Amino acid sequence: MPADVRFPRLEHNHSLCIKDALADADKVCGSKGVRLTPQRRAIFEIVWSSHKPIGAYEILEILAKKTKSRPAPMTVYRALDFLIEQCLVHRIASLNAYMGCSHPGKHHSSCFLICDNCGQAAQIVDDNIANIISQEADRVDFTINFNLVEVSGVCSQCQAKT
Amino acid sequence: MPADVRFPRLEHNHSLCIKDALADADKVCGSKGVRLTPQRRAIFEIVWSSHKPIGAYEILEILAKKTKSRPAPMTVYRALDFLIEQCLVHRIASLNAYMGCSHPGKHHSSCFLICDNCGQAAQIVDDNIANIISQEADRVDFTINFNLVEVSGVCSQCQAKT
DNA sequence: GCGGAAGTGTTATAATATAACATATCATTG
DNA sequence: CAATGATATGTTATATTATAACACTTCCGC
Repeated sequence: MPADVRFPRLEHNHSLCIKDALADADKVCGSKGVRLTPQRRAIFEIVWSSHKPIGAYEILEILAKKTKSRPAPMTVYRALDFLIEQCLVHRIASLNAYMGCSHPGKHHSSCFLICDNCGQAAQIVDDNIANIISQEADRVDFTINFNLVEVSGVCSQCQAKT
Repeated sequence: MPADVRFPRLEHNHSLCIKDALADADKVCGSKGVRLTPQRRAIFEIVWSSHKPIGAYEILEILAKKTKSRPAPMTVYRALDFLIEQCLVHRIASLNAYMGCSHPGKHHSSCFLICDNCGQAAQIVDDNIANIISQEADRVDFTINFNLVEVSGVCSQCQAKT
């Protein structure tokens, strides 16, 4: 299986990404029988406003500007918890930030490539990494619950610029 | 190369771990010409007081008890920064915590197995994982700076207990 | 001993995240 | 359709983790 990697070009038509993500989210939530409320949807859309992981308080700021009201941080964290639960959003632990999932709705072990230069991140969904980790864990009889793989570096576009 | 994994038995003689770690740290700092000051040494020793990743403010509490004075958080973070710089300590991003490095002084790409039950963590130093990640990154022409691999699950000892 | 670098002390504050409890809305069933 | 329990949201307060900025001290080579 070839790795499925999506590192967006800087100049791509991002409105399509947002549109697709929203459509996917509606579908996933519909099929799971959970509610993508307007608030959750709004926060999901903000997370998808770029391919850069975004902090909870940044989301809050954007929300405040859009709605002329300032929800409490809890509001954002609750929505994020929901979205993560539904595998629509991932938390990037090394940045304390959140980004949309490129393969929504499926629990998967994934790996993130995070560009130190442009801030964009790409999700790799590929079993190879998980398989190797699984092998290593087997050697010490460790039962895996969850893999976190985050790689920082420089993406090809940013390399080309130097 | 076989993976070098160290998952400590709960009942092992931990004073030896501490002793070895301190000896290693002295050696590493000596050879690098950097100073393992008493304060840094004390904090390093606290980090090594168990095989569980420990938070900065937990370190601070222990330090306060030991020394009858209460240093500012900065003190702890500065020592940790130094120790991480020298590869004597690792930061576990998924826990916002710190643990001693089992292969001190060498920059290496490593993987941590973190037991959700007992809280202990083990460091795997093996090139296989790094190699696979490197391959995946190559496919999208991504230049790796640093790999973060943290795996949560249940260690063999804790499984045996259920 | 002098001077610069490295280390430490101190105060304040930033940034991230959760607890606890009240209120509102929804969805089902009696 | 109203009662009811579950889900979602609002609100206030606070916990937890981490850094900024500046003063002072100690170390070490010259």
